[in-house]
Amino acid sequence: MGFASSSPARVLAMPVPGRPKVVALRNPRSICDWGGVRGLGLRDGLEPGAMLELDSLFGDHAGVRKREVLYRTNTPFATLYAIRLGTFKTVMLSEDGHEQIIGYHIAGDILGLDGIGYDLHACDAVALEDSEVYALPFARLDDLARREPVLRRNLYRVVSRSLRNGRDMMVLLGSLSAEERLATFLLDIAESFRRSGFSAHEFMLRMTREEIASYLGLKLETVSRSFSRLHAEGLIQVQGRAVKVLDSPALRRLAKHGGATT
Amino acid sequence: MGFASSSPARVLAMPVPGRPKVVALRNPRSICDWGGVRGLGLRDGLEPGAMLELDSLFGDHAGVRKREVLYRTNTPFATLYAIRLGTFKTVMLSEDGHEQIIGYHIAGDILGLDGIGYDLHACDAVALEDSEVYALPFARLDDLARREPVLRRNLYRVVSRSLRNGRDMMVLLGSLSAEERLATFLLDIAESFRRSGFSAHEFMLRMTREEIASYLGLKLETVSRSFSRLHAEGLIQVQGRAVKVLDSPALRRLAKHGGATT
DNA sequence: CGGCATGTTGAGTGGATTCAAGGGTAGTGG
DNA sequence: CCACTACCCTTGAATCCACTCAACATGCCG
Repeated sequence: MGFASSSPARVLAMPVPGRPKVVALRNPRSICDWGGVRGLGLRDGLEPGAMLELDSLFGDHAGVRKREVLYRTNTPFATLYAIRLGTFKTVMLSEDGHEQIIGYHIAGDILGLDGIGYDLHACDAVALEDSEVYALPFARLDDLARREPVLRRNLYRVVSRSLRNGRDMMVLLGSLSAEERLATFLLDIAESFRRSGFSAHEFMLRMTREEIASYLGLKLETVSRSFSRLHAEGLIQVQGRAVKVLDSPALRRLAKHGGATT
Repeated sequence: MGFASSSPARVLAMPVPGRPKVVALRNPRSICDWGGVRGLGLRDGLEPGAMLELDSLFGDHAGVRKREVLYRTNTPFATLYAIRLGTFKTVMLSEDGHEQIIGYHIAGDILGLDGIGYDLHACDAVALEDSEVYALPFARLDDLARREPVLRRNLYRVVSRSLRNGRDMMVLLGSLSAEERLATFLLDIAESFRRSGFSAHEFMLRMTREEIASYLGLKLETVSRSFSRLHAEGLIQVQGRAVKVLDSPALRRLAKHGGATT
């Protein structure tokens, strides 16, 4: 699956939105330079010794090319994956072939949690762009967590956050209009870019309209129309996957579902 | 004030609209008579010694009357709750006061998981009928799990199942029609009754139409209409909250579209 | 350049919602 | 016991939002 392995300083083509360019990988000896923050939560507050030990579990990292599958439903679960770079979607397929995207994941996120406690993965994880992940052997992580209360707590947090995420999505899917869903989605994306040190006001989407639609429980035409409407209303500026946020307070009001509408 | 308590331990029930009534609790000396199975999963495969120790954590149980709140959003998290008897709903409130039911829980389920790793609960848990729960001090459970790999794995399973549940709901909310959602819901209920040793073909719902609607991301009138249509189609028989399943294969076919339900 | 995936927009349909009315049921108090 | 009341449930009619079908535009890559 992976096209690169732990060998240091491998170079790979990262088609960054807009300009096709080649980016050299930084030397992976340290993971302290993570852009993402969320999965990094595992390291928060650890004693130097424990942190070193945890970092050793992150030792290997592998590249996953756009559209490649990191893991598949009903394949054996043994490791979690921490996204070092890039973005992933997680997908569930129903028996009639219809697929629904149930998660959108960025650098710093931990993938594979639903496999914990069972031996099989419960969804597919697919790279939306050329990405890199660390494999985290769960047995070893579990063992370390057993000895390190702080790590254990951090692990609980990761899980808890994932649970809360699902709930937020349930509320979104259960009670928001198309426009409200899109506004919420855009704010989420913006926030994740901000956390990664990029602009929260101007960014490139990594998903197609259809993928966004699937994630938000809509059809692709509806997503397209919602983009257009938000544009017409002056809240954002859109051209294809390039998005500029013009009025984030108004977006926030829309997403909150409380402010203006109703 | 709760309506009963097995020991000087603190009672968790809170004052809420309702009539003051007292219900006698059975002797709590053994928890082996649990009807539910899901939360019981914690005990699966444990060595006798560990099982005894785990059971000692379950020592106290308390009654929670219909409509009473077990815990509330943003109140301190310290314990999980295992439902011994009865049913609960978990509810999220958005800022505009709109509330959405995000979970429906029966005997054997574990409540409060989303508080793990944080200090506050992330939703409300409310009894749908007079119920009884065990309080599981999380710190002690965590400590025991640290020493008992089997318990730890069981705990992971409970969490994992909760994660999967949320995903199934996302698929339901994101891609099923009203009738399909209701069919899925009814099959879930039937299955949980079956597991508890009751009839899976004839049962009483514990939720109002409005609560079902909230859970399924619909309006109460739509739920009512869907009930009527399923009735007219000969798949079920409904009168108020009394439901009789007449053609479960057809129900299953309807629900299959989403692939929900374990 | 042509081919294919992706994105936008229009017109018409349909399923779920809103608004509204009326019947049923359970719990309360006379 | 019955009437009363509050809540719950059902059903009808009209509306609206998202969906379907369809045509066309754009962009990317071989």
